[in-house]
Amino acid sequence: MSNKTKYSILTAVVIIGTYLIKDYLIEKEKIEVVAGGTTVKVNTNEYFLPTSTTGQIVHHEGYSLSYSEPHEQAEWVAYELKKSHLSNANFKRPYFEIDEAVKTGAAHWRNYKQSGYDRGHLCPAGDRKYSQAAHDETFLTSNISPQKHEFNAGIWNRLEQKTRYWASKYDGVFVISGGVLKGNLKTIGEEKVAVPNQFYKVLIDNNTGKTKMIAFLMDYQDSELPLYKFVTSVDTIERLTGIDFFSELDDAIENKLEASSDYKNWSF
DNA sequence: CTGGTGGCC
DNA sequence: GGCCACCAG
Repeated sequence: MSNKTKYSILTAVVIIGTYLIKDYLIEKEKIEVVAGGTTVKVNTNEYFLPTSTTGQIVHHEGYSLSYSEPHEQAEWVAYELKKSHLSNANFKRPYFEIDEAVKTGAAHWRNYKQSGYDRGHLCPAGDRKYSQAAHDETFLTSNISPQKHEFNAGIWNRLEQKTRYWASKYDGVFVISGGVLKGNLKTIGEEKVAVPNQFYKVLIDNNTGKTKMIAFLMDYQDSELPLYKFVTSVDTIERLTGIDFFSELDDAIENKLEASSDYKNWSF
């Protein structure tokens, strides 16, 4: 066998071997998520879906949600905000549509009309500006919750902008947002859409090496206080909502991170 | 960025 | 009922 032939075989082995190992490593990162009777395979770096207390998880291209029929809104909306998603595009805002993927029937936007409350996005339109389709997909009524305008355009908006800042700084974050749907809540519209008294947002950064998370809990009204004043532990959000976050993580890591209200690893 | 509303067709 | 033009924080 000539040296040239040996070299060719060696090269082929290295290329094929690298390809196989790469496939194996990617496979190791994947997990099975069973939701709504459907089994989907996702990458853990892309998907940290919480549990559903309502039994109705809906997947869209740009985000997933758990719909609470009694409250006529999502108990959580979850999505990854990648650095590459950030965009300055300026799309025209479409009209809200009923989410036909919600089998129990999502609320009509008319419930919000003249109610005194904003149709507050849970997955913000500003986080899905990488395409017109992704942007427009956030205008489903399964993705909104009644919010006072001063809150929505105020501190909630500031938190969303800070989230985009972190997505850029930390090369992507995974985001879960929602209202706290507990107790006797005021309702609006014929379909009695519940008006949450508190809203939460939970973030995890699993991309910059050392996993870190942070949680925010806010009352329904605007505030001039700095955002870090609203930091709480993920455990607190879990106790309030009954939702289990980040169960994909190793239990020891999950327990430690979720008990912490420390925000020193997050740059404000 | 976050949104709403009056009024015309 | 859908849509445009305009307005607010």
